[in-house]
Amino acid sequence: MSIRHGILGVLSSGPAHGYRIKTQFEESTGGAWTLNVGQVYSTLNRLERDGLVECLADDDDSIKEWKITKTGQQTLSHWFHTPVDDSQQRDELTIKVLFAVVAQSFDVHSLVQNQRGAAMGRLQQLMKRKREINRGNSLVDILLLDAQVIKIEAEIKWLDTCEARLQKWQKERGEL
Amino acid sequence: MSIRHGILGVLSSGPAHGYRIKTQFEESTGGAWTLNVGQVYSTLNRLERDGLVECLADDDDSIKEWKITKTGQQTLSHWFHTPVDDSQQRDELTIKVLFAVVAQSFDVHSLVQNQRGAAMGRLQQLMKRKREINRGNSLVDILLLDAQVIKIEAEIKWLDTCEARLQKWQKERGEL
DNA sequence: CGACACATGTAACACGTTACATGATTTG
DNA sequence: CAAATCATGTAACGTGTTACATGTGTCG
Repeated sequence: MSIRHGILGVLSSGPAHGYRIKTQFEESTGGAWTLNVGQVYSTLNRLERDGLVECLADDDDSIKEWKITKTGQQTLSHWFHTPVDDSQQRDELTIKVLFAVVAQSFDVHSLVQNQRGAAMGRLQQLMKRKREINRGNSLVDILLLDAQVIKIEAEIKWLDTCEARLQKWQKERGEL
Repeated sequence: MSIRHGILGVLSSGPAHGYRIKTQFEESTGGAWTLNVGQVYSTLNRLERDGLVECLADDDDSIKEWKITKTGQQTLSHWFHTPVDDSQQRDELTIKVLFAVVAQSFDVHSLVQNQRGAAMGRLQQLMKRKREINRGNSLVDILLLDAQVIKIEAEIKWLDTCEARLQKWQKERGEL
């Protein structure tokens, strides 16, 4: 549900054609979200169908410029102003651990430690990249790196909490 | 890509029929992920098509029990052992802020503060629920609450980082 | 009896993803 | 010229989501 908004975001700075939208989109996400070009064209058609963008077609067969409509701008604005609903976000790590807890055929402890190890590895890579940051990096790059680091730190924190909870749980079970 | 694995997770504890899978699935996710029952049946058919589950049909028209296959167990095990790839996860908050930074038609500062306010509100609700936790709560409930709290705290931390970065950025631009 | 939980399924749709086909323009 | 980039699009697929249709069992 975000490619649509992303494209609207790109177009809010002015009309553009499909291929340009693709590159702008990827720049805006610091390369964290790459697009198959074809996806842009499909999505543009859906946006046109919904009246969120319109096509400034000089003639068929030529380069088509797309422009955001008033409705599109309202939609984009609404998206920007609406807080994300975390309760609707499915975080794969959480899901995975929860299911491992319930599906007793697996060792939750080793799963948690496995995920933790991978997270630590990624964290180190990110910290290295962070140390290498210089004036060549855009604001987007920096914010994205911050986001990735903070998210992984949170992952590790949660995994550690899980370990503690699991041990406490087992201990309590053992005492009964 | 996770409903499949979730269903496999449920079935790893033993065969079950569709409706039962649905309730088990929702219990496993602490109610954070509710399913339309129909979805279970569609997904089961896909899993059967891929050889990950098989149907123990006594007779047509009766209650159908589903069982995980050896391949299914391997797939599930592989899922459990594979660390989640954060770089592939699209976090809506991050995307939103990044696009707001690029699409200059919006006040990033107010967006950040808006999101921060909403996050603080949710955090307070969660902390309240956390204080009310008692022995009636399952391990899953507790782990899920932990996850939600830690994630929102990370969100707030990142939003604050954004504020700082944005101010620094503007200041540097102003000095040039 | 009527409402509600249990139980199974189909149809349609939206979105994201990949692969494929096609051509113009630029540049080494 | 050949390769890379620019540029547009279609077709097919996987997954998640909702709405709808249908029927059984149970309990107040």
